[in-house]
Amino acid sequence: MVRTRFAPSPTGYLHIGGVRTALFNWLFARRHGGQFLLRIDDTDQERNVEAALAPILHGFRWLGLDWDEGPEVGGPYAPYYQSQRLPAYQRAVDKLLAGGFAYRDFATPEELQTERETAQAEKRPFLYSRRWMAETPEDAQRFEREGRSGVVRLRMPREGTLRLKDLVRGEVDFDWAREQDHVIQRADGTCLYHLASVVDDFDFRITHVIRAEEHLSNTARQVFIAQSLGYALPEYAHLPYVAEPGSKNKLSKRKLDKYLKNRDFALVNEHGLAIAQALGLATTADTFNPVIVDFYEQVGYLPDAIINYLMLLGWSLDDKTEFFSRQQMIDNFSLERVTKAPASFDPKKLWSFQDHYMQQLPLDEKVERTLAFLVRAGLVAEPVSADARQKLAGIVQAAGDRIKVSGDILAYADFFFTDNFSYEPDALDKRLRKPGAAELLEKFRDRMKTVEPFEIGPLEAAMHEFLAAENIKIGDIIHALRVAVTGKSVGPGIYDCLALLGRDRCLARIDRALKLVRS
RNA sequence: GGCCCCGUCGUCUAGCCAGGUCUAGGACACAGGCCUUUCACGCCUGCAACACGGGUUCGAAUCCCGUCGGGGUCACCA
Repeated sequence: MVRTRFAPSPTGYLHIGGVRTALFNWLFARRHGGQFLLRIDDTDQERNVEAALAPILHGFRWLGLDWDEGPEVGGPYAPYYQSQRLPAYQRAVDKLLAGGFAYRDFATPEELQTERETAQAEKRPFLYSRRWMAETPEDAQRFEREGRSGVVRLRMPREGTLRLKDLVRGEVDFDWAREQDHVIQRADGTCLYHLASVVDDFDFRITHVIRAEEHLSNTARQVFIAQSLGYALPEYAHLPYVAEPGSKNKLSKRKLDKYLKNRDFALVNEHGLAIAQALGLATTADTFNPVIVDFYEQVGYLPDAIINYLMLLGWSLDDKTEFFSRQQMIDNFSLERVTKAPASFDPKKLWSFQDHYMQQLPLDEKVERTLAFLVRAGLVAEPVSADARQKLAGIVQAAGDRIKVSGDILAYADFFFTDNFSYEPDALDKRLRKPGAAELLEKFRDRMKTVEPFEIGPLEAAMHEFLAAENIKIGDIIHALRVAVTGKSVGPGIYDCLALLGRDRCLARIDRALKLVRS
């Protein structure tokens, strides 16, 4: 039985790199008919774990990465919060102490620092001297009388090597003498990550530890803990980390400023920001940017697009398959085909997956998704009538592939929902204040009065008649017409716009524009 | 700096383990064109990589050695 886990710390947001790691865990578990669980690494957190966790769980749900055990769903080994498992850790610490695999240590941070600096000055690797190690309870009491407080350290082997099989990297060797006597329990009794993680993985029956490469160098000490406790070792697989756009550095949300200098990243960011603004969302660069999953949900990306893109960051099936349904992902995933080199996050490529999935989306679903954005933006009031839905379907269809994310409806179709739209900067000058443009537009306005029915075909026919009669080319009028009616220089086909708007609104809008340029 | 990992187009990658079919394939991006006098889609074309140097071999992107480069990690963080 395969059991994998992802262990987020409650930080308040879901990082795109973390999702990639979680996805591989999820895929591996599903591929082998096993379980995927979520464990909360909150040994370090003080309060508000629930609040900081909510967005993360929400993100997983949104992406369709369901967990079999963990917060909110429980499970046979609950609780899955490290902060609630202290007794288990304490038992492990006691056992380690009793077995001589750990010791109580009373060095002060200053003393440790001095040793460290000395080692550095002598250009030799630092290894704690164990000078303040308490070998007996009497030692401990003596140290305590001196006013020292004790922590528990691992008593690491100081010779030999550990050879480990990593499912992604093959055989990896660790030199025991390079390993520090890591602290596993603080003076206040709280335990540290490595201890907690190993105990949890064992207690939760984790069979495969699939995590990012930065944990590779942690593995030896974790193996030491596990073996000292008599645990059978899980399989390990260390994934290459997700790197910054256009670089090999690890992606981090702290370096947003830098990423914004990347053209593609900036483009995707600005596009999302514009939608957020149209929605009246209060955003800060810290919580709303393309490194964070919530960004994509707010803007109206499709979970399938994100998942598909992420799966291909460091994994491939062959030299051509790009698109995978969830089932195909599950059927084909394997750790053997994970790449060893880091893969940089390319927002434009994600965008292209989004484009693809959006095009595949059935019309009615597209309508539902865009409708939600129109409601949020206050352009459509709830409840939404069947009639309004019908109309929106026409608009969505006319907008077609221009709608890349659901939020794009606000950019391409706001003028359908309000007559009081504003004109794109310079558009009036460029298209309507041109010599003769207003006159031609007015003439066509008159012609529009008699188009019957007021639909795409007849409108187009009327236009062509008009062009012939006036002896002009379509470019001489169409731009002015578009700007007058929609306020924009780009958008759906002009006849679609006219027909969808209806005769009265078109005539009124042309009047409004004409009045503006003539005043 | 020590230790470890990695190195194919700008980016994601196929090929490497089992050397020849690789004048290195696909995708994204980019450039040009067609379509459409908008934008988008679509279609066509183009640009573009085996980090370098030695070996082994009839033959190396593929095997070996070295160099260089990039990154990760060295906590009483997770």
